[in-house]
Amino acid sequence: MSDQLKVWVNQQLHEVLTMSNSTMAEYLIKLTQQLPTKTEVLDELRGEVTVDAKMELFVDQLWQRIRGGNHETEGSCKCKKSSTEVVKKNIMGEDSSKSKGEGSKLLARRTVTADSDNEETQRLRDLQERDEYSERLRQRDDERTRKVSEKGDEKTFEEAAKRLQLEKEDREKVFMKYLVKRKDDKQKELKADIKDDEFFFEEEDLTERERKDCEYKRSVLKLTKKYDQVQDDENEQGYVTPDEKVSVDDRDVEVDEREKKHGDEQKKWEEDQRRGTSLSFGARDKAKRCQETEKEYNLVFEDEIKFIKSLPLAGTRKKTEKKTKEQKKEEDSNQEEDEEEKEEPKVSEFKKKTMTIQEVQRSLSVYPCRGSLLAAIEEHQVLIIEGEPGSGKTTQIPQYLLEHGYCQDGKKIVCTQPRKVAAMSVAARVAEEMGKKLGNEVGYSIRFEDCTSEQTKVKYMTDGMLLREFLVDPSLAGYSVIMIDEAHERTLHTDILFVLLKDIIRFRPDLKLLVSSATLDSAKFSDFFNAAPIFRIPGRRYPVHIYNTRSPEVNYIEAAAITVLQIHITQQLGDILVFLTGQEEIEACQEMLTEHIKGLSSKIQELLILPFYANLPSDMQAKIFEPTPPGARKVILATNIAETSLTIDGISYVIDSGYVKQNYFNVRSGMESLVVNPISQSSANQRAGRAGRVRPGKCFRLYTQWTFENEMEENTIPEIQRVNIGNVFLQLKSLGIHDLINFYYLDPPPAETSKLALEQLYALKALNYKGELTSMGRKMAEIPVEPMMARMILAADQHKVVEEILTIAAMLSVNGDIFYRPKDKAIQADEARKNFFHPDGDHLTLMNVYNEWVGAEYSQQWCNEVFIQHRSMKRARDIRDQLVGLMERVEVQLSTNPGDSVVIRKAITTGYFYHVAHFSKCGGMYETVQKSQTVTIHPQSCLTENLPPWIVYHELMMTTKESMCNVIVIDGKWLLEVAPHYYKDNEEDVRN
DNA sequence: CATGCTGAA
Repeated sequence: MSDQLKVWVNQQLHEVLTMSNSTMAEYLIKLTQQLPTKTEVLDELRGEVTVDAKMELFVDQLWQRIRGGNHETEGSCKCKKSSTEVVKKNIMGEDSSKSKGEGSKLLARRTVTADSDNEETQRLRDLQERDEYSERLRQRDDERTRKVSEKGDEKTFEEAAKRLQLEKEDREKVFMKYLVKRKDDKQKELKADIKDDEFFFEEEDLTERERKDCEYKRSVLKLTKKYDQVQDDENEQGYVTPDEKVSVDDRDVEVDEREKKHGDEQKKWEEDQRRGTSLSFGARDKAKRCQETEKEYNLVFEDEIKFIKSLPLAGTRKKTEKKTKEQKKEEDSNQEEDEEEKEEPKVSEFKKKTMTIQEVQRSLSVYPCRGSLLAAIEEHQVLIIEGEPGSGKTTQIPQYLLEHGYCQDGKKIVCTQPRKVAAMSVAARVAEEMGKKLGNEVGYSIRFEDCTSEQTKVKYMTDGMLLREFLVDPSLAGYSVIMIDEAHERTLHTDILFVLLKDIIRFRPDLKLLVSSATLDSAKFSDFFNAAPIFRIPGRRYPVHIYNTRSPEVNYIEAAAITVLQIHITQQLGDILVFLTGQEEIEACQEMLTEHIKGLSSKIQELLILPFYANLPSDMQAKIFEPTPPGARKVILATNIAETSLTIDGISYVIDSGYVKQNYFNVRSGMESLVVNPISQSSANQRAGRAGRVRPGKCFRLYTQWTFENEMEENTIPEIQRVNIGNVFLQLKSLGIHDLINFYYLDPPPAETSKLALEQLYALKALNYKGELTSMGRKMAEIPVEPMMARMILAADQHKVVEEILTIAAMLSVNGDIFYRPKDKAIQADEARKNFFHPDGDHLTLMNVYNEWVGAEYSQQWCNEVFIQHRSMKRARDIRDQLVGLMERVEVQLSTNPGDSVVIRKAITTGYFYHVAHFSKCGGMYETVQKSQTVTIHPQSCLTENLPPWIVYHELMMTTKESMCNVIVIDGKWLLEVAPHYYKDNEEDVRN
């Protein structure tokens, strides 16, 4: 009975509280079952939520249902006490007076000394304010949706069509104007380039490659329209290409000039793909002619590295056998197997390129399972779908669902992706397959771009966006199917989504949940969703042969460089991908390789060395997607950006150093540290898999088989256990989930991290002493930044410096460097940076940079001159615009006071009073106030010479030293002014 | 003297 009851209670709760969750439902049922009288239930409830007449009525009904006429229950006396305990535990996870750590001592002290009456009234007022605010928010949202629907509510279809047409034309006009200007610029540039080439190389005998290059430039000139489109938007250029895209067909698509921006990008991308493939085929043919095939290792260098061949990474055939054993539904398995074996060998990659869309769809390995898959979805509410990349699950399954009628009565199918680019390109692909325009039936929604309309039925979005939607509509009523794709990546957002979805499927029996994952974790997901069935889709991957070193390598950078040369000399053509940990290592490796090649240049084929990491300027990044010239070989030295985020075609060899740099949040020191760690077995396999996309490949691991088996973790530690989860907790709280610590996570965050997160939220006044969300907290949850930064922005309103703080917040949110510092021009770059320095600290320096960039009309030219990354600045502008747009929502008026550095710094301190460090004269070092950690100012800061007594830092990073990044000078007294509740006990210290 | 892996809102 209890499940049914819970569903009912949840529905009622939804009515009464405009929110719902089953923890609350369970709690209520328990109360009603255990307390002796209804009045006591109500009293107990008042401690939790505001109880109005509606609520009272509901409790009355519940009482009737459960207790009926029966007024006595055993054990009711002791229940009262235990449920109070429960509430208390919900706040801190354990009895707060017993907790360790300074923060909680402070909390305990506060709870004891506080005047309880004042506390109570304050709390009630706060809660009331919060509810009022929520109500206002809701009304505004309603109004907005009404406006939208009114807009779409023209009397006749013709009128609506006309309006849409007009709007569209308007957009297009602006866009075309822009295109023309762009084209002219680029054409000029290209012309000059070609002229240069002709001038310099006229008389010389051009090599094949150079001639190709010239021809290419000329052809580009003709195709400018298509090309400048892409060159413009560096951020998106050439990035992720989801697996399914490999099978893009070669149909000639007419260029529709009026197509939207991303549509064009998509085409350009396909163009690139086609070119890349045909050329790399050329390369392969040539290699065959050279008879360089399949030689095993020859002794080439004195310090040659010996590899041992071990078992290959499973190709398709092997998978099939394994599958038969595991497959739960036998008939499915047999069926799949048969069809697969017939089909598999025939479909070559080349053939795929020339097929029509329909043929491609049929050739994908989900296609044969269509019927059984739909039946399984019909039968089960939750289904785990397991399949190799490239099986077509991301693109095909939503279409199947749509065709099968899951979108009736206006509900949508949604599919989440961990990355923006993936969401965009998959949506574009599906729109094309369905012959619909992107943004109509098929759309996508990502942070800075919502490309959907009222007719959208299939929606691709990033997981973070779906999480945001939970804040607006906690039951996700608009969706009929939710598909979580790439779940095995275990990003923070997917993990949280799981928690929330597990909750809502209990009272939304009509909602279907699909979780798609690579092979490894599916059993775990299945357990989490109460043994949900697993559906396996046979994959299609070429086998990758794995080679391990015979003995451990000490210097893996050098080992990598040597292996590259070994491959280059002994193996047939095919590009090499090398995994290293960071920019510095990549540069070192690059140097080493160029050094070696110099000595051999006449004897070997051409070797192109290309570095690749996120902070690399985008024009350099684009180079790795350019096709390899025939007869040459590309070596890409990459960080783990190449592990999941994007696919590079033509990779046949992978060299794996076995290490990554990972961010760990250390609770005890409150510090993030970036450390080089051995990778996990699953990520080693992921890396190896990169070699087998186009044809059978080889992976060279710079560690021994023994190391792999004994010293590596099986799986990478999920993000939720590695990072600061303050932000996540704030969001969950604002969804009405009270007990965060005992919540049922896929992998729970460490208890200490959770406690710290709650303490910080309390100190920021986002939670009251009962652990309830305050009005401040409600507003903070609305702003998509870390809690401390959100607090800073809200504080800016009091100080009337909102514009300035928003600029600073945006600049701080840009990860990656603002300042570009190439090794060869380090001195000039440092000089250029010094011009922006503000005596009061780095935050203000950043503000200067932004404002000057605005003054230079967002010019890229200007950025290049002063060694600033234009890409980062554009991102900062996007973030700032978004934040400005949100200010109305949190009821903050824009205000500005650019000259007043004191006020700006005070606002920052209000948010970051947790991050204060004091210069101790005896030690000659900085010490954090919170944990007494010895730290230094980061060398890039502008305050390295002054050493003021009190500073606020933005973040603490452990690299080679514990250093504070982005610091400002403050006056110790401000701390009392700004965060008296936190600093009143250290008053004397702060004053001197 | 000292200098950062990747995503997402």
